[in-house]
Amino acid sequence: MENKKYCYKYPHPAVTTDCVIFGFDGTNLKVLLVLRGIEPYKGKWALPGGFLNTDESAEEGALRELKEETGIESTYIEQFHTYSEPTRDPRERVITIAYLALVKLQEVKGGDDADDARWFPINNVPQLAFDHDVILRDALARLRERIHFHPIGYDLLADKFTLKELQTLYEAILGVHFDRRNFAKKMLHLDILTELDETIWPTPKRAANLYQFNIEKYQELKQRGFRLEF
Amino acid sequence: MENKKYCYKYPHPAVTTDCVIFGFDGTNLKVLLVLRGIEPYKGKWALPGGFLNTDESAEEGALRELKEETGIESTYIEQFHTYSEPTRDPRERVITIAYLALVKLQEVKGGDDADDARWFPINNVPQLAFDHDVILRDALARLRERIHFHPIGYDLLADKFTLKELQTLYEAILGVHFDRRNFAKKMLHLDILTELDETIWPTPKRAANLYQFNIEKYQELKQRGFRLEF
DNA sequence: TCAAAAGTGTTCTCCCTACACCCATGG
DNA sequence: CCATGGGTGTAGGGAGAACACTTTTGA
Repeated sequence: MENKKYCYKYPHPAVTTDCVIFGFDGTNLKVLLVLRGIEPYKGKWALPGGFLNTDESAEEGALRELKEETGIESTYIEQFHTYSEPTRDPRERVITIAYLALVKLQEVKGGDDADDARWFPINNVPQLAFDHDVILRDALARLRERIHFHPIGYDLLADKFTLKELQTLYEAILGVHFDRRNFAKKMLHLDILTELDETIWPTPKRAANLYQFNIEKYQELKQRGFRLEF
Repeated sequence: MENKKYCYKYPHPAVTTDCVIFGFDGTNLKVLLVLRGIEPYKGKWALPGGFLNTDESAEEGALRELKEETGIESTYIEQFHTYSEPTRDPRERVITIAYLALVKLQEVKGGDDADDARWFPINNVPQLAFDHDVILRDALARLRERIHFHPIGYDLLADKFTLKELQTLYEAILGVHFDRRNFAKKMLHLDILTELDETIWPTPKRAANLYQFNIEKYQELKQRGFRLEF
């Protein structure tokens, strides 16, 4: 008791932020998990997260977590739900404000090698600590919703990419398959892509055109939103 | 200090739920506000809300608030955002988990007459306490999003209603005007309405057909989601 | 010259949009 | 009988879905 120095008239829950950090390796959508070194759930994988500092908003806390885990300072993050079941943490009452983040895997420091932090393909995730299975499921659902209204890819793909890579990203997120021709038509009609005069070398067969996002148009569309059917 | 008996090793914020409760009077979309009787912001209108009890989830807290303010026990509620700016409450750090609720005005106890709780048309709301202006704006934005993917109306309209009432509801929420014929066509194609053999009497001119929601189909569509263009 | 991947166009259908006339009812 | 509001159908356009052949390039 001697070191419990923050006192209130009424009970206050602890508040954390958890981050569902998505990355894309060209084939699979992946999520970053950390291995818990302490009880409870020691030895289980969990979403990166931590307690909110007194002087920071939840979004600042989420960005701080993101930076600690990946080294990335600025990318897309979005709050999607707050989890408040009284018993979700066995120690004390902990409410968590959950964020999803999209990062370029190439820019992540450390990469895949840390023992206590690892990228898992989205459809091959171990059982997680706490209610993090539910949180991950909800994050994926939110990402799948977003993709119908806002362009996606700028925060997940390398600067230059092929249409095939973009299509593979969409397919990985939605878990479906698209007709190559229709996908290209739709994307090019959105008018957010700039075709480059470059191709990737070497390539096994015929080289594919590289594209970049036209960042002004991309941002405008992200602001305004649109409707994309799949 | 003597009565501050809940102590923690680290600082914990207070956590509240706030409810944006929407109702529809046949013409305008309205929101329920309460007049603050104590400082801070004494005399200002605010969203109904309150501290989360130790043994309840945020959703249970929101439902409890809803019942206290309207007497309604069961209706549609949805968490939409959590507000965590460290200085949003001048007393101490308060994080609020915000919900939106849809209610039938006819079922609300008390009605419009309480001095300290009043329904305001959505486009004529006074300046609110705390950051509640922002919360209300976000709630409305969420409601406008929802309407494109899920049927709406069951929780806002009386049991039996005319197509015109349903259309007026959509127009009030989205703030636009629709062609009468196209709106009817779209709604009837959704196959969630049951046409009744009744009309409302008396009526100024020709009586309009009454409809009910086909609750199974409505729920199914609410689960599955759909795409509605406007 | 063959195999693998990239590039590209047409048809069909569905849904949204715009739009106008007839009908029922009460005054 | 007239004014008000309710009910309904059609024609045109745009976007998505289905679908196949040609081109490039390395092996």
